[in-house]
Amino acid sequence: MATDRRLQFFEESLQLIHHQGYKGTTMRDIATKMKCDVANLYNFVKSKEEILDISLFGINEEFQNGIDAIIESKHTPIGKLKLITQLYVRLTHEKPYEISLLVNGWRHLGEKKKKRFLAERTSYELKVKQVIEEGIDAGELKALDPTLVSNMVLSAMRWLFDSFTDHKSDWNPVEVERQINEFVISGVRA
Amino acid sequence: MATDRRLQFFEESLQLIHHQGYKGTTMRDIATKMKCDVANLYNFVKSKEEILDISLFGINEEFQNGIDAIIESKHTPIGKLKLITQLYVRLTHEKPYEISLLVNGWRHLGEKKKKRFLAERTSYELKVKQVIEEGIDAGELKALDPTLVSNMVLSAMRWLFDSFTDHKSDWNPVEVERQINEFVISGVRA
DNA sequence: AGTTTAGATCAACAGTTGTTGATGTAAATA
DNA sequence: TATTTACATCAACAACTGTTGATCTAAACT
Repeated sequence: MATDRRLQFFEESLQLIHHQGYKGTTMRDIATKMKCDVANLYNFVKSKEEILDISLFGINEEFQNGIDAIIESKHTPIGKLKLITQLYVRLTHEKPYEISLLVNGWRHLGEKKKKRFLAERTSYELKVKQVIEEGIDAGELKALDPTLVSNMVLSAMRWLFDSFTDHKSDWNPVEVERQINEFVISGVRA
Repeated sequence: MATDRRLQFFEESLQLIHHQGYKGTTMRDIATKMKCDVANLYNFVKSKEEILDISLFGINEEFQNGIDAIIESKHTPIGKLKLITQLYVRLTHEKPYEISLLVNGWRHLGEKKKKRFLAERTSYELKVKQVIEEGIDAGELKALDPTLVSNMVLSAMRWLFDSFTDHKSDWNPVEVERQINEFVISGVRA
């Protein structure tokens, strides 16, 4: 199932979708990049929507699992926030085009799957929020609105995927992570 | 030129584009919301692309002018950063759908206008970066990578427009600005 | 040797897209 | 009163969209 050609199909698709948007990318665009006929693409996927579904829920699960492992660990709230940043930077560096879907592409899911995705996203935003509330209660963190802080922590990194696509930057992900953490942590620490 | 009906046309268009994307929004979708025929829309605008052009370069200029006024002012680097946050929060609160274009919609500009937009965007990212460099030289700010910091400062607010669309939140923009500044400033202060 | 599998091609479909031209109307303007 | 203005309708276009079914090939399994 995971043949070379099939992998290439997903790679090319995600790159095109990142640059032109989901609706702006046609099956014919993808076929051109693959140097084959349009009809051939339906050997890899049963519909265009499936490209989005598979890629989006794939990266989403990976992120969810990472977050869950961190939440259940025995670190301090600040330690957990650092690990969340680390997870995000790593995933963004490894799979920038998938992260692009997580940030923008989900809007083009079908109505039913969009609901499911948003429910899952809300659920891990809630988990991050709870880490922050713990931190505030313990006096480790500033007493700011937890929803607002969790949004800022997560979105302070949203620009990152745009730097890693098309090898636009040669930043070392470990160094990026260190600097982001220095910014975020002193932003939230009491 | 700026009649009631024309204003309504832009409002409905931008709301649809925010939710469905530019390519995902058809002239027929807009006509349905306006309760009129498709052809009628071409009384307000000479092509679909023009909806994007006018709205995007409009809000872009507004933002640019605000930034320029701040840069030329006589505040300290930290004072300037605070004003930039304030400007961003105010604009996002007043015109969330236009800001949505600034964050996502620009990708669907024609090739030529996209280049122009990106050039202008790079130019004010550079200005913010220079404020940060000043701050580092003066010992006011942490010695982090200025590009990285300017990205984080700007994108720590990018989630905001999604809270202000469709009256999804009833946050007081002044309070939001205060909290964001508290986060950002202690994140960058030396 | 026979059969499954991954990949490719061609022509064609039904629906949707942005856009146009010709035309109409009621109110504001001159 | 005459005319411009803002807004509206209808039918139709050419191009483009995702998707299908029938068919082929060469390599890999059993």
